[in-house]
Amino acid sequence: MEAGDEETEIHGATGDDIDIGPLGQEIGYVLRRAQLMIFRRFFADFAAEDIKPAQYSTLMIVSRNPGVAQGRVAAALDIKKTNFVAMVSELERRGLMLRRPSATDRRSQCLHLTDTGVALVERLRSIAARNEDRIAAALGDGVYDGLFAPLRRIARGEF
Amino acid sequence: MEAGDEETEIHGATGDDIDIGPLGQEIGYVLRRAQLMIFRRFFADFAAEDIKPAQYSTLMIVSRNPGVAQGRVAAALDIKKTNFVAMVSELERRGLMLRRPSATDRRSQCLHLTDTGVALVERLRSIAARNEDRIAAALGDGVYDGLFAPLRRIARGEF
DNA sequence: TATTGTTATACTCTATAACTATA
DNA sequence: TATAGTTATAGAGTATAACAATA
Repeated sequence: MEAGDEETEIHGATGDDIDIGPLGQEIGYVLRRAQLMIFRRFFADFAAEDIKPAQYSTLMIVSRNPGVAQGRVAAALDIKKTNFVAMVSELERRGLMLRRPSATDRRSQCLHLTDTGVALVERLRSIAARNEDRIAAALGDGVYDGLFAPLRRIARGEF
Repeated sequence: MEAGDEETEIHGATGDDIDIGPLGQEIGYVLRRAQLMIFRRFFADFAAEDIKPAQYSTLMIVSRNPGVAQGRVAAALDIKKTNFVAMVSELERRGLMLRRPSATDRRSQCLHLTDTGVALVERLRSIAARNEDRIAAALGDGVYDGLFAPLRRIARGEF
């Protein structure tokens, strides 16, 4: 039984489809695969605007919280402040956002959208809304709506 | 209106919590945050065995498909074959898995678990099962079960 | 002393091109 | 000519340490 030359025993599993076994019943695996697909679509949908998911989230948050401190946005998105610096600088370089020193705490940088940034956010929001509608239609409204509560609980670590 | 010295207009959004706006209603954002939290827990739970998610998935698939070709596992996990080489080599170096040239196609490397690998997979499976039970209990069985079908559809890009 | 933003740096993950040995 | 595995390499994403200015 040591090694043997029996081909059938040696290579096995030659079918076209692989059995992923218990993986398919594990929420982590399924969640990961779903998230990768969503991101893949995201890149395609936002390619025309040259915007990546993290940039999109940043723009959205600054849009809803004009003048918010840089570090608070980073914290809300769970991005390390040290990694967030380059991303704000890039958005600033592209003329979408700008830093302004806080009047009350001169260590803080307050973030604001430029007019160009505001216009871009409008376009992004409309693309995103169309995507949500498409997904909701594909899954059925009830199923789609039902995903949010459990996913938020998981995101909060309530398990 | 150019710049202005009005503090209230300049810094804005000073509350403790940030308004993430429509982001919280977007499946991509919520899915991403949930997936990050699951991975965070995964690292903690599997730290004792020094196993990362991709390694876990690889071991599980080889466990269920002994002798499967290396490239087919990479494809099943959506990992580029070029990046998969190092990960198989590492598992082989750790004595968990081994490559054997296929008897029918000498280009192919067939993957097998070692006895150590089989024993590890047993321990990992038991940890994973406990995690699933914990999440199911936290969300409620009905809610937990209901997540899989829509997430699989999203993962397949059916939207 | 502690905090905000910053730089420098390293490590992982992911992506592309080019090679080899087989088929 | 195409495929399986490999190497080398470059680019993102993410992590820590240390610093300046300010609180």
